[in-house]
Amino acid sequence: MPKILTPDEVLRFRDRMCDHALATFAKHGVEGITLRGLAADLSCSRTTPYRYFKDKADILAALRKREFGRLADAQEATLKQETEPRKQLVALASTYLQFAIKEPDTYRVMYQVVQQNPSQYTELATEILRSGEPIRRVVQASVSAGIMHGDPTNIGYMLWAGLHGLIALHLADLLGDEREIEELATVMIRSLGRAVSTEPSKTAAARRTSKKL
Amino acid sequence: MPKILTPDEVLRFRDRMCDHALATFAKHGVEGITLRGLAADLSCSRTTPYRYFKDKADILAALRKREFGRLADAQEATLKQETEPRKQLVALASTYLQFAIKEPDTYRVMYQVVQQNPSQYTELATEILRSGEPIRRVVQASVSAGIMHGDPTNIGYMLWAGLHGLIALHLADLLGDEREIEELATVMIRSLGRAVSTEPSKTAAARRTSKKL
DNA sequence: GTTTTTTAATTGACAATGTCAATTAAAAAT
DNA sequence: ATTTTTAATTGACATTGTCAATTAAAAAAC
Repeated sequence: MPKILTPDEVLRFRDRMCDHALATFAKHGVEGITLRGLAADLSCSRTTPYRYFKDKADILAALRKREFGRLADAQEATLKQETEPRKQLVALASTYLQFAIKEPDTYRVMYQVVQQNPSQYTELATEILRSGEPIRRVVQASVSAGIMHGDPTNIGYMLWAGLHGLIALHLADLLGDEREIEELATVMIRSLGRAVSTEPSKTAAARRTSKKL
Repeated sequence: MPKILTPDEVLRFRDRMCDHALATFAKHGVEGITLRGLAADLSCSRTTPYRYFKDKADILAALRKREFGRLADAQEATLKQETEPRKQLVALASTYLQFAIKEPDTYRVMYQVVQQNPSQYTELATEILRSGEPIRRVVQASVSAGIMHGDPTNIGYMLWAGLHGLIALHLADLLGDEREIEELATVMIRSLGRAVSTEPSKTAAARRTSKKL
């Protein structure tokens, strides 16, 4: 029953597709995601998706873009709820961690499916960047305020890497239950924050002791 | 030209298969790996691999097992070259990082292809565990010697997570060149090591200040 | 209101893939 | 020399991603 497609209908179709793609991924992994299966879920023909997506990879990219966008929204909202840089950082780390813990399959699909994405999917790249912006911004503010010292970008990466690494181990079932990863994250973020913070001042002295890694 | 297969010939076939699987992965990603293509690389029929592997996933598992084994060997060798716990930890972190930097595709195939069941491939699971053992052991020794305090397993996980997280960002082209990641790793490991070390002693006091993450 | 045009959706077709059953052929055992 | 074991190949089939051709329905033109 063809008629002209409103932009809203296109978005709704793409959104439903992402829903089913994520559900299938959660149940059967990335191998279980099949174009024809998704089409069946939407009760349309096998090639109808081609009117809404370039190809199969484009569906995965759209899904990942959407979820990175949700994470970015959550981080931006968290950032606004606090004003003090230290509390902001703690809150951002907590939000990031909770996102991954509560929606493990979502986090998995966001990162695990990093098969061949260079910068071809520009919208996805934008959302990824946006999801990391809040942490980068609070670090930048901390550096400007003299609370931290060093390259804000690098410090942001270190914090991000710490969180992502912990989550990766957790999702690989190499860690314990929720409380354990939260505890680990607490220690880790606190430690990394202290490492680049100018406050304790003991840090700089300790750094000079061991020169090479 | 069938004859009886010696265990050595079986191993050689499996090894060649892993070689080509890794090379293909490096060139065309995990999607580019095809049973028939690998068979063609080995100049054998399409179904010959089934005599040496259970199925396609089994080939990937064998490859990952082999590479985790190589990493484990490197870590064990590194551990033996030092005696002082601090130097051991630094050396282990460096070896781990260099492995990932020098063979990015190898590291990718080891972790990115985590679609498989954890406990289904017992040999792979064993090698993964073994690759983490040296760090765990040196942390354990440090705790026993009073240099560090806390749960050795958790501390080991934290260090592992930090390294893995940084490498993940690096492999996703979200970091700069080699020198940059090494610098980041230096700061990170040093910081995490200090966090759990009893030496500065200032740490315990600072920990008590902020209770919740 | 009828015809034409545009556009959404379906069907048909094809090559590529993973895997199994049946078959061939070569070495080992008898 | 014959039988048995075992390695390797071929044939076959269902699934998959994707494109070309086709159908059908809504919008536009007349």
